[in-house]
Amino acid sequence: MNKPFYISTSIAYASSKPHIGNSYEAVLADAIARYKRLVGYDVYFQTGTDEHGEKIETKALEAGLKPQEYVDEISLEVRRIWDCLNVSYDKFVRTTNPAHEEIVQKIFKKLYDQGDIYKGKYEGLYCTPCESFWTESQAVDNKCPDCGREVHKASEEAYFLKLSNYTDRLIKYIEEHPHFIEPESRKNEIMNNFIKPGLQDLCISRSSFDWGIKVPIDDKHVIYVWLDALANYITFLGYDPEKSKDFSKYWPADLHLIGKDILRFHTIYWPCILMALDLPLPKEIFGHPWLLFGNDKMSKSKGNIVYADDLVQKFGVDAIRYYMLHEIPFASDGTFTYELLIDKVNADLANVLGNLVNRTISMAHKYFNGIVEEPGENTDIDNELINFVLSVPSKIDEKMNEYRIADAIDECLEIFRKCNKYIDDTCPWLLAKDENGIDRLKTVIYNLLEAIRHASVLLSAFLPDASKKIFKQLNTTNSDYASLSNFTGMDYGIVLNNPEPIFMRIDKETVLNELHR
RNA sequence: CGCGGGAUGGAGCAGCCUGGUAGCUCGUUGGGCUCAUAACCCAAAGGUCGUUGGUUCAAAUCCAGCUCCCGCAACCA
Repeated sequence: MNKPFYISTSIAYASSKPHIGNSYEAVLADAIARYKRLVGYDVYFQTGTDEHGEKIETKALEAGLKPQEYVDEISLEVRRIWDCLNVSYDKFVRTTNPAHEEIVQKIFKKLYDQGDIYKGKYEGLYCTPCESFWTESQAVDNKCPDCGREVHKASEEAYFLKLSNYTDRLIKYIEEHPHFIEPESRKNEIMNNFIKPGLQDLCISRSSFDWGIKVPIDDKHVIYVWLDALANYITFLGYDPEKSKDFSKYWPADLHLIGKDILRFHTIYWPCILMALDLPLPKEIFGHPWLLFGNDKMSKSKGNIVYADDLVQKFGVDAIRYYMLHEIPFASDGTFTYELLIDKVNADLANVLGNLVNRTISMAHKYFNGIVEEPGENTDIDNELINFVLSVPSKIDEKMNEYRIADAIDECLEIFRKCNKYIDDTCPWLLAKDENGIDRLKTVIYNLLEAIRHASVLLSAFLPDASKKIFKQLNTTNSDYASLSNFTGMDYGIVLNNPEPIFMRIDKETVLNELHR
């Protein structure tokens, strides 16, 4: 049996169409999932939508729909966008799934019965017209941040999760597992700001709206988002507090990939819930950075929202994936601009990668009618290339184990760069003119084809479409990871398919003008 | 004195933990090549590594102060 690997994204809040930031997370997770499958793990990749809450209730009302109808639509839309980005999730979950709702209630009940949940009072600054509670820092000068009117102190009955029961264990766990929270800067933030000063109990129910899972012991309340949403990671694996704890081969998760904004919920509340359920904690929680548009955060009011499906339509799925996976720094926010996108696609994908494949296949056709010829003896310059190519998988593995995806892709691109240089060094066109050069030419072309095959196998984790196109042109199905340990993966005698551009250069001016219209 | 992160040639980043000739990609300029998608290969120009001070034989790298930018600041997905 292959080793299991469970990766999840956070579930997207189904209040509106997901913007590029949510899509970024899905693609990031997808690259990791595909890579782990490639190297032989039994991967389970879960994503989905979070479908309860007041905001959705309101939005649905505005749209003249029932909440369920509304989230059905949005969830489908999220799924459609994930699909068009080639996100290879194994399960797409929805928190309105009745089985999930039932288990969440059971979890609530269990925690209540064992004393981890208690009924208390939620106190805050209340804005009566808006029916919203605010904290003191939010309500500047005692004014509601939404409507600007006076707020007043108020309290309402609510259920609380007793975090104080688990604080010490949580601190200990984080200290003993240095990679539990990544990147490190975020870990410091969480520890210093929240955990060490002491945790306040978490309010986990609301009575001001209805669209949610009912509190099992008190139907005036619905379960507030976090217990509901976080539980998705286990409910959909078949966890049931009333049955045996050995609910799945995939738990504990290897990686929860989430946005840095919700790190707190995943590194404090979620572990506490799990400890209360007596379940093991996930191995790692990675708070990825943001994708910014230009220098601003994307927002509807600024009118600078970019949707992933539009980009895919305009530039192609792998162009977008490449940008997301390669251009965003490991631990700090990255920026998105059309100009940078076009520059990167042209420079890396069209010029370096696409053109290399194209010129190589063209030469094979021109010199050998597309037939893969058996190579002769390798010289130093060949061995240099071959040894380099053979060294790449382990380098990529190192990077991927730290989830440094951008670096891993770059290692992959380096193969194409080296090949371009190799062509210049060996000058196949000169060999072709010399009768004595034909054997040498066979070797050179073979080495290039095989190097491209290696790169394409590795690329399949990041740019699956491009990888597929390359394999089609190479006319081989030999795409196993194991085939990367030698340099004989291209069979002799097979006929290559015709060269077709994999990435066309984008005319920057034309496209930018179109966009600005 | 709330907490954390950042400031490196025109652009985007790496290097800092474990001090010792400042690196990568793009862009610019010059050259080469012609198999290829005006692409590919080579070379060059361009940096007081935010600022001030300290430690050291030696600091982008360690320490302290300052300036500017960003994120978080508690139940807000």
